[in-house]
Amino acid sequence: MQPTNLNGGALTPRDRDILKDVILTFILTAEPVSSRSVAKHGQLGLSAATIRNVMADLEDWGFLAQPHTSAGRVPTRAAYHLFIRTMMEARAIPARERRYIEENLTGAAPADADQLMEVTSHLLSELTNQVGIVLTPTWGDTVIKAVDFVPLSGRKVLCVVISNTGFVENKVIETDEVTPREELVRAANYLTESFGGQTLREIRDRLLRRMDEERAQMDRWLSRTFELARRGLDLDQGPDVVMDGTSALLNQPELADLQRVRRMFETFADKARMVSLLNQCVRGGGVRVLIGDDSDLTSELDFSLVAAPYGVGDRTLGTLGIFGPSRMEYQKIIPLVDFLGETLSRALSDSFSGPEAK
Amino acid sequence: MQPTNLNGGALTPRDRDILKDVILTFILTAEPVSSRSVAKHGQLGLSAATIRNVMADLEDWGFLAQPHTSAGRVPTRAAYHLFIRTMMEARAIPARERRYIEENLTGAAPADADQLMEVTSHLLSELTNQVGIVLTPTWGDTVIKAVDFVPLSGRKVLCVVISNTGFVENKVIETDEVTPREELVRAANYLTESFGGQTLREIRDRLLRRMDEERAQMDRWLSRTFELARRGLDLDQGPDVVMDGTSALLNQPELADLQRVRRMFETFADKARMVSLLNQCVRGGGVRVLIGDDSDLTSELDFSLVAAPYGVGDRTLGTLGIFGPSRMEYQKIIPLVDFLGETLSRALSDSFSGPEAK
DNA sequence: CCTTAGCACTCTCGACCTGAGAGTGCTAAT
DNA sequence: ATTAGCACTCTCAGGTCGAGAGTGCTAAGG
Repeated sequence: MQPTNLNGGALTPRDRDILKDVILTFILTAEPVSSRSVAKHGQLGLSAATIRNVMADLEDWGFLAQPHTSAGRVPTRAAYHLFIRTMMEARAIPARERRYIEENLTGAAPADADQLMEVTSHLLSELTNQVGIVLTPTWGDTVIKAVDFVPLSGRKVLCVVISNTGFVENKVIETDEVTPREELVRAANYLTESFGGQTLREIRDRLLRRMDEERAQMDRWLSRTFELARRGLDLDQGPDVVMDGTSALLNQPELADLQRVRRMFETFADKARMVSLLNQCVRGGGVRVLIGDDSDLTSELDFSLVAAPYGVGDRTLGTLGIFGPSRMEYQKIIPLVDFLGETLSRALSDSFSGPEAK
Repeated sequence: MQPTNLNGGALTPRDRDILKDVILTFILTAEPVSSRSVAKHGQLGLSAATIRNVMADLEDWGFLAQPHTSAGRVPTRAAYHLFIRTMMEARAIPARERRYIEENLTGAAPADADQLMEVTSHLLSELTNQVGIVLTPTWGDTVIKAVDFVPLSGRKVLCVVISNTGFVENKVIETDEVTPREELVRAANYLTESFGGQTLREIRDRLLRRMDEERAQMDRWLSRTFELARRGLDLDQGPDVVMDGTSALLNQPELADLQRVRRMFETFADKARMVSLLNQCVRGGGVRVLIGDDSDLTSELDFSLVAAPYGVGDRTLGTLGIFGPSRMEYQKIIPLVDFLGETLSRALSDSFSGPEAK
């Protein structure tokens, strides 16, 4: 009667059938599942009483739980894990949705990379009815395509950095002395030509090394250029979090409680936490689903996270995923998040970087 | 007994004192105000019964309302209007808050204009406990500082536009033929030098006119440059809406009802509506407060909007404001929104555009 | 004529109770 | 091993009740 094997190895096929039925029903109805409903609805011709016995066992083993004595039963996190790992058949994405996604991501639509991020998070939330999240690429690992400097007032200079995937970041820096426009243009051209195609981190390292080694024999112009680069390319803020569909979640029955709504929004407001959560989720390549108390964050809300990486070639750039109550249609959502990760990767490769990149 | 004058002209000084006391108390406590509490708390030595009579009059005149027969009374929108227009003394902003705002906006902090918008909306929400909103400038009226073109893959070109206030917008366009980097750089330089300092709208008009007039004698290079400009400078999407503090509102007692929370978030999700609302609010220069059913949007929620324009010189660039339950500390919030509008304007003028702009 | 004390009236809110319904656990029979 | 039957438990919606708060009205007093 103890959980001999959390893999569910000790479960008989019948146990598994019943557990699966309970999970599927609960995902659909959001209400505790009774033995009677399993008996009626299920294919195996068993009576409610028998199923009751099995369900009591499943509860002992930690796969089911009762909200109170005389309610039906509800799947635990362990049950969801087991379900996803061994019982779920991924549901194919309908052709309509495939087309819809591709039209929106690789079609003519998005005017720039930031907009692409927004469209993606919107698609995620629209197609899953959960909160869609996209983390923009971290700048450290980004390959730079071009640099530009624009003089603002006084000694202020606007520094614009463009990645090979079409992302643009900008930053105002203050130089020691007023720099004429011509010199800024020249500096930008020089930097673009000598450092284009390298990672921001690489550039920074190389820059510092050269500034160290050649300090003596560098001419005034070059050292000023390098100084501009050192200051302007110092983009190490974390990735942006693009979210969509938070209000859609309010219709889920699990958020009928105001207390939880409040906690949820506090969670969403803490971007740093969301970032670390998403990253934790895709780290290791394999893990892609975070359920309930796998982490402090999701446990108090009883939320799950399904995430996938996206990138260009075999380089991971960022992460996307959805976030919502643990009771969700994993069969549909997991393939969908996967597909969106792939499609976004394709969109970034296809339409932004390309053959003529060095 | 009829509302002789909605200006409150028919109100005796005593009526006004009582109304003001009710409003102030209600703003503080969020609970219907009883005649007794006014009698106790107010300075005028009147009994509850007398005050009851006055309050009944005020109700007839449309300044107070009762949730139910035996509850205290609550100010109506008309009352708030009257209060703001004729009874409220604006509370000075504490020196601490002034300093805090200035440090955050004009200090070293914000690295670029977009970040400035975010910091501003955060300040708005933090200091008022309402939702802070900032509309970014519309591009049509924006003075352009520089243009840049960066080749992406194939025939795709990333077009970067920089305003004289430090805003950066970018857009991917597809050219008819592959354009070498050198030509793009030359085109960008030419455009920056001949059109810098002009409004995007002006540039577009002039461009079209010249393309029309001189089509014949333009050389191939110039016409290609103009075509790039025509396509790349076509930024007429509306302003962005930057919001902060939505979750803080959940602690307000008026949002104890889930139904309203849902409606509120639906409202927030509709950016177009927020834009038109904000703009409607500051249009005409004078009006800056929108209460309750002054508009369809605020009425169903019983929310108010306090907004102010910001800009450089005498040119209005955008709008900022706060949004929250009609019961809010107008005495504090109105000056604060005003001050933030001025400070943001100053920040934009000081640190971005400047003397050396043409 | 304005003000005020007094009182009956109304309405909300929380506590408590109750019965119906749903679901379980156990036992005994198949 | 399975199942029918039954007692038991728990929730939930509805109803009742009393306390409390606040009002409107009336009649007395300045």
